[in-house]
Amino acid sequence: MKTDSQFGFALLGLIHQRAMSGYDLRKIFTTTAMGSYSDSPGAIYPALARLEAGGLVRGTVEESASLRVRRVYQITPKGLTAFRAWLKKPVTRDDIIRRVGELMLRFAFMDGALGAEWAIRFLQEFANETESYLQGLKDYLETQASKMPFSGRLALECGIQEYELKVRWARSAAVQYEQRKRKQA
Amino acid sequence: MKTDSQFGFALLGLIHQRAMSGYDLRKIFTTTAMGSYSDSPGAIYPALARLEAGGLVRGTVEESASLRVRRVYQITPKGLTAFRAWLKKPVTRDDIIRRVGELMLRFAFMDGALGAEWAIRFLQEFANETESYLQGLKDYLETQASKMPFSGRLALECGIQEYELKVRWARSAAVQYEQRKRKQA
DNA sequence: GTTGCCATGTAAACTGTTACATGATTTC
DNA sequence: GAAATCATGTAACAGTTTACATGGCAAC
Repeated sequence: MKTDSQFGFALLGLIHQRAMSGYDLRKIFTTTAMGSYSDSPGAIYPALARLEAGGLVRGTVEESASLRVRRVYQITPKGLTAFRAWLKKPVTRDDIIRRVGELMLRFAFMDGALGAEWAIRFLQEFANETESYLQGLKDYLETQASKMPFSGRLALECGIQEYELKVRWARSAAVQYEQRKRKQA
Repeated sequence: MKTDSQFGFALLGLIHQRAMSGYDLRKIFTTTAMGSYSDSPGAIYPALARLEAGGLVRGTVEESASLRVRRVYQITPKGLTAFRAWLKKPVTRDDIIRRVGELMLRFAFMDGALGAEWAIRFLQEFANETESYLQGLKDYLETQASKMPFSGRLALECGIQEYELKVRWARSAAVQYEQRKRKQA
């Protein structure tokens, strides 16, 4: 059974925060900072149907005075297990190269679903893996810069700076988590 | 006729730089900093077939001593027109939110295909549009931060810092282009 | 003579896009 | 009563992933 995909997990994570309808999810994608995900009904409703078919969420028609149907989805125990397993996946180099967005999504959901310990562990793994990939990029730039078109080189420099920023951010976020833990203790 | 897609244009842009076979393209995606694009034959060969069906590239079997087939693709006049049109598309907010990667790809190809003037114009448009979106993100953070989970807030802050970096990068890149123009004149 | 790389491709399954469709409720 | 918004969905299509398949060439 394959009821996942970045988008599916984005829905699952939001439903984990609180029970929601397809329309609620749409509104989140149109009005909040999660605008990079599709707010298209053609993406959301089939994805919800897949999640339900896989047993990760359960939809119930809300009772109300009006006749208008409103199907609200809740996460199931099975869904919770799948969600946590997704969050706990190790950070691979391939994730860093091709799915950074998914890594950030996982992190954004992390402390609500796993707690601070896991978030800190994730940040360290993320920083280390990113730093390792970054070294390769810098080597590549150094050896190839002279052979690259000017705009190509500038674009690569932008990419490198972004990865450097991500490393700094992750290290700083880990520190903030530690401080928060001490304050709460 | 719809023979485009980010991936298709990545192939087209590389073929524009020099004639290449499917395997050459694969090697670029496995060995260079363009590793975020798929090196899968199942992505590359059908995409090349689509480009050829749309008349944007022409594949010719290379004559050689060996019997091994090697199909090398060249960009056609029609392909060049389509490629330039893609590069010249205005930078929209939607591009900034959901397809920044494609914008960077366009820029990377830009001065080889359009020249410095267009690259500078692109950078300014990109910086302005990004700055405008960034303002919305900052407002969102300010008003919503208290209601957000801790890791969600940190993730958003990372996103904001990245967009800030992109703005700085674009402004600086535009300056570098101007300096280069003066040097060449 | 077998391992590994060069080089090409195909097929099935899945996901997402675009566009369409429907009808209820609220606001002017 | 017209327009906008709430709320759900479907259908056709396109693009990608994953996995499979084939065979030549080179080195050991």
